[in-house]
Amino acid sequence: MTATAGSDGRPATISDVALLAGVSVPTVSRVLTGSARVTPSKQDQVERAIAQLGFRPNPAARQLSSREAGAIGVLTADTSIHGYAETIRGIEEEARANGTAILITVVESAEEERVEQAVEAVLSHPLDGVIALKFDPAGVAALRRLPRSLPVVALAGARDPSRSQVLLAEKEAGRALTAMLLDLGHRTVHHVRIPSSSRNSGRAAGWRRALQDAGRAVPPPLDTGWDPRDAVRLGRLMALDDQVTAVFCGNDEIAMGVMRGLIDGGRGVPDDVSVVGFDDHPLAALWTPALTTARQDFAALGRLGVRLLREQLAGGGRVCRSLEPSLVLRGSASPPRSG
Amino acid sequence: MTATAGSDGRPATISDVALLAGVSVPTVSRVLTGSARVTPSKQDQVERAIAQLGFRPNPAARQLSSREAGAIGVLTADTSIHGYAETIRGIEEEARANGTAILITVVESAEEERVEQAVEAVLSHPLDGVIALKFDPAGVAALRRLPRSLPVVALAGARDPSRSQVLLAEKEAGRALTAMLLDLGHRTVHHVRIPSSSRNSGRAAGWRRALQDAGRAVPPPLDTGWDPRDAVRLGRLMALDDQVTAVFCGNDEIAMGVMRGLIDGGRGVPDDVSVVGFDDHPLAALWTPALTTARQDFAALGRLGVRLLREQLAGGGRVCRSLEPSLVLRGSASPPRSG
DNA sequence: GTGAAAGCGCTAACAC
DNA sequence: GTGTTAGCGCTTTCAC
Repeated sequence: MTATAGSDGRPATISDVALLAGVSVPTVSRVLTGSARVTPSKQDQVERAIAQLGFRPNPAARQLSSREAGAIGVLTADTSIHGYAETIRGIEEEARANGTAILITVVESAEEERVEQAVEAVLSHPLDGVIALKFDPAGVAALRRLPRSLPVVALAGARDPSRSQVLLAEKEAGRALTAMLLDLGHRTVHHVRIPSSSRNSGRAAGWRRALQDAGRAVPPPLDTGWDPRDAVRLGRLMALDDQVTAVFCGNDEIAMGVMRGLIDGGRGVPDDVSVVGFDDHPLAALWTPALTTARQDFAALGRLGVRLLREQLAGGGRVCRSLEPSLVLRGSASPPRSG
Repeated sequence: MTATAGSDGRPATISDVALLAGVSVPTVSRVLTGSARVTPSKQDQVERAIAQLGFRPNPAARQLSSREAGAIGVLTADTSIHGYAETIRGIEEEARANGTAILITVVESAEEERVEQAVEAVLSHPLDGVIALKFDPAGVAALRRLPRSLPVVALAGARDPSRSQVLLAEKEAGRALTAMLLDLGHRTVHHVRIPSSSRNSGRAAGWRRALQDAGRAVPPPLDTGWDPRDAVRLGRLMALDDQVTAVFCGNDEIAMGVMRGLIDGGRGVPDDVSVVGFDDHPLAALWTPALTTARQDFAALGRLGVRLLREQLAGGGRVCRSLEPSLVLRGSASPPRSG
């Protein structure tokens, strides 16, 4: 069971196998790919030779002649955020089930240079297609730079009819969450906004809509990045303002930060202030109080994205699908202290 | 600015560029790789032709002749667990800074078939080397299957002198955390054990050691998977046993689940039971009560892993480095209710 | 500096 | 079924 061919340390090639098995190179290729029938006895000889030499086909050579990479690229922002991480998990899972590998490249920001670098990195590898997470401006910018000739599917973000895409129907869930808070008796609902693909889409748009529908003033949203610690600061600030009785946060991690800040600032949740999040983070149910939120199935988003890409690769056209979040009512929202 | 060569939709090749620029193919290659000087005027013509044709070198062809993939494989268990996710973030960051892409494959379990499938997936792509996360049995099994000829670095887990590796010095931190609880006055400390690379290493070993050093009985550890919801069940169970006054959990997410279960079961944290975690999850500081834990710099682990792999690729030998966790004392641990 | 020639290790096309 | 002949699109000699 040598792992090398002959005396040198050079990895065995298909012709080493052919030589040892006493067949031609294409015959070896045939047993490798199963592209054509081979006499059982030769098949056996070849398999034996492969095992004996510890032969593995050279992936680059394979790709060069077959023109299939067996890999897809993934463009994403920071992978440590729950929604991104879960989406990638879904992509990987579905891709792997399909024998496809995923090549991940992070787009650090929407800055020209960063975007260019990330796209360049992706394109400099053999890929069958690309999935881009369009949750935020970085994703949008990256998508724009991708050549039209490359099969691409966009995940989430605003609708772009020029590409296959899986949409997250966040607006309605954002509206419902806000309306629920209003129904509970809150005069208005404040919003802590996370970076998103467009200023006025998705969850934030739903929030605005609910307030408008109810004829309430729309307080200016508070912007935050992804770090929950920033949200703690925002929470402390909001604790100072007793007009704030209900807060709709861009995601659960931010909601947890806001709750921490509110409590640090001396306000009870949900007694003084109701807080709701978005996404249903795995820890949201364990939080004290348990977080009311809208569950998003990010893994399904990722899986579906891979399927759409596969369809596109198989010659299908651009498709658009949509995923609905579902409301999860827990303990962090309640009626305001006094009417 | 056409993106294709000639009338057909076929992507432009290096010879299209050579033709248009009026130079030979190798000359184009020279300006592409910078491997040799080219007369400024020709350089210019070539660059113009490249732009005009929207030419991009074919990655597979490039790899086949240059024998460099510009990519590294990453073998990991479930990517949604904090430690794994952060490590991968570090790997990606360092790799990208280096112009290297990462190809991620998840090893679902230590089952023969799953491991084989994951390793196969990695090896069927052009890669310069592999980084394997050896936090758990799946990682260990995958590592064992990787051919000796491939440059590999192992991250965390038990020391394996046959490969480059970055160690996490968890034992001492586990010991210190447990000893701290004992010093607070607890008779013993219970342990909720997460899947790990070996039954008796790292954090769990430190816990055992601290108890032994103090001459205390070592209660049987409670085993759990990665899902915090399982930990909630364990917490409820422990709430029934008033011998349990201090719990050292395998990681922070598990600690949060255990706390939830304890509280659900009517016990206060830390008043009735002290709980400590491990890793310093970003939400650990925001939890109520804030979680005492040991901070691990997983991103640094990942970055260092890439550096070791790079050294190995450059002809260096096997290296072993080590990273020390640091204790983070917060509010979830306190003296037991009564002496 | 530059071009011609020769691979890299495979798969595809085409006879037989 | 199987071997022979051609590429895939680059990089790398090696003369000039």
